[in-house]
Amino acid sequence: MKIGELAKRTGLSASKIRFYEDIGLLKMVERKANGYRSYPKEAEVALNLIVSGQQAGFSLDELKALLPADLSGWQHAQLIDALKQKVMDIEQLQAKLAENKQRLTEILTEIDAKPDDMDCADNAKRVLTQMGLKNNK
Amino acid sequence: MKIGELAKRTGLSASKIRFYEDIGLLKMVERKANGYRSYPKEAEVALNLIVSGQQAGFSLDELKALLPADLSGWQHAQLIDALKQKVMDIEQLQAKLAENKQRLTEILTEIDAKPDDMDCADNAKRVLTQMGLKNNK
DNA sequence: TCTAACTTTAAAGCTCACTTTAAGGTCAAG
DNA sequence: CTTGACCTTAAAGTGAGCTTTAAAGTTAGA
Repeated sequence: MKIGELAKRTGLSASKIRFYEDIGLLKMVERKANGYRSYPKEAEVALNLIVSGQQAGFSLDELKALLPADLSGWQHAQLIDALKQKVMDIEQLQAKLAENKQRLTEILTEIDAKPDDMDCADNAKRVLTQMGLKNNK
Repeated sequence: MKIGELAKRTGLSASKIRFYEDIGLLKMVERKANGYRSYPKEAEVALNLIVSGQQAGFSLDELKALLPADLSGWQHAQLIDALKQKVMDIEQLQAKLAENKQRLTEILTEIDAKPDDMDCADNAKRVLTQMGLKNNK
């Protein structure tokens, strides 16, 4: 498979694919007699994995360390640990956001119950202070 | 509050706080007679919001569009709108995080589903092929 | 055979999110 | 009144993650 086809299949630009090779992230490539790159079909899978990893918050360097040149030489335990750590990071952030959301929803209900007798600035301060405390945890 | 104290309180560097001001992200700042920056305590809250938003994948430009310039200047109706907006923002963050988490969890599930009689190389190929198919959609 | 659409390279350029540098001004303690 | 820890600025530098450029070679189709 030439680079153009791989680019179309993965939705990535050819320059990006060459860049990943330059930095040693995508090693699954050979050269034809004419100098053109030639990719095995696993390259498509590898690139999809790279894109997924990036979307999940891995840097290219992290992915380079996690994904070996040879897919079968995969560091199983290491990869699982890294994935689990990322999931935990996300769960922590989700918990924080859920608390903030709950706080805001409660306060919205409170404000709806109170007419114009309370000072707006005080209300704002109270709301934001509570959010700040949650974020500081 | 001077910039050094705000930096300590938020755990951010002073240069980062100045940078956020430069790009128009943190507008809650005044100047003392000596030229020193002076922050209201709400600035700490605002910075915590910025950090949270960034952790959830928002760019500084997105946050700039999302966060109000002056927290204490909110009026009653505006406050309610802003809070409701913030809840929606949080829901957006949650959706983004859930997507990332889902991606990772799928990968972990695939690895866990490994049959005992399958060796590492085959398993790696199977998992990665599966991911490739999912990502192609 | 021509030509349009590929492919190659190295190097430079770009955006984002900052940090560092340099050269100075302010302030509280001793 | 000096010392050192703060604060100020503009401008340059950094690193990640690319894209663009330029100048060339290759190939598939009419």
